[in-house]
Amino acid sequence: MASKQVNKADIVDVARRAGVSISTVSRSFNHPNLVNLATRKKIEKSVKALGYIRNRAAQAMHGRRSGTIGLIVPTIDHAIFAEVIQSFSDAVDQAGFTLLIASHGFDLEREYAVLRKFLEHRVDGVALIGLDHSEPTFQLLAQQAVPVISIWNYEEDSRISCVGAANNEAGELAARHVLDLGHRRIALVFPKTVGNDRARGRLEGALTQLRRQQAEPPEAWTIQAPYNIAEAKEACGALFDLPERPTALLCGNDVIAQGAIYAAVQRGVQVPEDLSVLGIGDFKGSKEMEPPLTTIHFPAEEIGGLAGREMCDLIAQSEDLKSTGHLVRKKCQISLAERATCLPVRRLR
Amino acid sequence: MASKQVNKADIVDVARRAGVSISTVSRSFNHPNLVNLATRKKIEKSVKALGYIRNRAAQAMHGRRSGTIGLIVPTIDHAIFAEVIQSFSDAVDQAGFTLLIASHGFDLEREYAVLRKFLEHRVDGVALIGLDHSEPTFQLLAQQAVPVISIWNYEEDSRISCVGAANNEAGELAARHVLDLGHRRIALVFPKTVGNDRARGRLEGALTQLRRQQAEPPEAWTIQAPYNIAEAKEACGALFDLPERPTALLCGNDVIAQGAIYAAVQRGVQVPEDLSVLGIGDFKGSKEMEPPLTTIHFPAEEIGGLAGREMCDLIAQSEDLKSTGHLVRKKCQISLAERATCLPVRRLR
DNA sequence: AATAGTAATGCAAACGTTTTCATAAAATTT
DNA sequence: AAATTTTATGAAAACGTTTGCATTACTATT
Repeated sequence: MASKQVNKADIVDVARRAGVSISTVSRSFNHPNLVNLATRKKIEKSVKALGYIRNRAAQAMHGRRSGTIGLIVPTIDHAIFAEVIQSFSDAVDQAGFTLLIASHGFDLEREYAVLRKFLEHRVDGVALIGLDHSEPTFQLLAQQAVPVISIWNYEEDSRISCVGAANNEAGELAARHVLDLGHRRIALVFPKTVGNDRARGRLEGALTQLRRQQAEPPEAWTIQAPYNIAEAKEACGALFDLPERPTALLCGNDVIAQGAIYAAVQRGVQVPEDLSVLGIGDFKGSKEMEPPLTTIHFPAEEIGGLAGREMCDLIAQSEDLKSTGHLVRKKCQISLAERATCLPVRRLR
Repeated sequence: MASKQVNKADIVDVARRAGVSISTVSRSFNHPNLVNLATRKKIEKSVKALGYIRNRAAQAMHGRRSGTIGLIVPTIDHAIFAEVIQSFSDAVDQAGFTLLIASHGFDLEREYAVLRKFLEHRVDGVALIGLDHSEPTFQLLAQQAVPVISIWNYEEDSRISCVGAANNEAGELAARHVLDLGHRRIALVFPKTVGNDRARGRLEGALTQLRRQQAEPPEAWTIQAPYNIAEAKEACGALFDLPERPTALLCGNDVIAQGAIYAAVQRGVQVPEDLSVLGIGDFKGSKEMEPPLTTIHFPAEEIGGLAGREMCDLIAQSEDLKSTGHLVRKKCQISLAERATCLPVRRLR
């Protein structure tokens, strides 16, 4: 097979083959109504024959949009981000955008580097997770005046537009629930909070609520667990091996809760009879766990979708008028998903 | 704040401010050794002052690489793909590439559309999941002569380069294991196989092995479950409610296995005492389940990383010489991860 | 001191489009 | 039938880079 015919098809080639000028070809793509139907057909035929594929890079050079949106996440490989990425992706896809994705592994300097890289590619907009970012990141964003949106967190005084939920409310809601069930001996298992405003907000919300009702846990009952089942299981195991056991466990997210439950099962601690466990996040699968996990529901899909659409709007605006650049903020509602891992304290064995 | 100074910084601006020609500026980026250190410093200063960011779109127009790689997956939001995406992303990031991601929701026509879109963006390479693709997809790939790699599956006669494991071997291995344990009454729960060569390979492998040892399951024991815990749980529940129960359950992947176990727990069926359950995939968390899931380990991270590096190599090659376009195939080893959900049949209650 | 070589820089063409402006042809109005 | 408007097309400039070639200014060699 002498397929030495490299893919050279050019708008010029298309034009030549169709016997028209390149202007006409270009127009027939971008403003079809301005070109005669017959001509359009000829061009189309030529395109097909040559296997021509338009070059967005060349288009982008005309101040036209690149048609890309950059999404920067801490990591792709977590249930919760995966869900939000998926719905964000679907939303921007629908509007014809192509998604650039990169992860920074919870390292805000890498986040900055990725942002720069995206800017080199002239993304039309940038989406970030959370509201914790480095100062250079904020400055670069402002200086380049690129439409930007933060996903997942809501804060009324955020520096950039945001679509998400209020994590402190989630923490509060969680604490309130176990308190309402009569628990007083409550332990907290949360991820590291540095550079992670999601975790921080939740933890602060929970502590605030607990203090308010004089149920602040002792030092030994406030532990830190990484964001993966294995280590969470281990960390919680250590907690259970302490001489005194709490009656309720507030977990920073559902994977920690999952780990906690496994650790409990392993030690013959019955959930919820011996111990109430409450997660935050309502990850895919939490509902199907056995027993189904009581948790704070975060509408991940809704947030991702909303953010995606909002991102597209922002881009459209920024193009129309050099808009005043006001921020948009959307708060998504969280809610308690009562399932089977929490019990009122008086019904404990 | 009269920040009306839009980001206009251009290579021309940089050059002017540094008092050199644009050629020199360009060279100082691309071939630093060709320009005087002092000049380079001046340029650097000018770049900083102006907040200049290079325009890859313009670069890409010179036949230079766009610096992007397109990854097309069925869905982002699945444990297994998320893991492979993450490691692939890390690998290509490291080589300086930017990743374009899109999902097609298991629809091969959308896959084709996404591929076209990526090609418009002049990606330097394309990665796909699996080896099942539409004919137009294969043709477009060939015609455009774009470096391409398939992730996840290995087949010795694949049409395109591939890095992955042999799914039929996984199915065989799984079947062999339960047979070795003495089981004969074996049920199969697999995802739909159309357009999903992963599932198909596994199922075929398992069936082949079962037939070989005269243990082919009856019709009623070969059921189909979607790729999510909730529905898998339901599907397996139905299976357990049949008058006769198998002694072992071969699941097409770990989430189905998870669902199966939940369904069992729900019905008081003990795993592994009453029923052995075997997964395929070894997803994150499978090891930490309670009881830990016996499964066939797929080295997702290794596959993703290897594929990423291979993709970069392929791109480098395609640039050097108009290489003969021979395919590369890498087979990653799968293995049995014996944990706690399978028991020899004679030790059943 | 003349020559050859090397290092540093600039000029201008090229990359593949879009778009403004100009023009020709056709359709409509008078 | 002339004047006007509309429709369809093309020529050429522009977008922001890279790079081959040409030029100049040094440095080393004879």
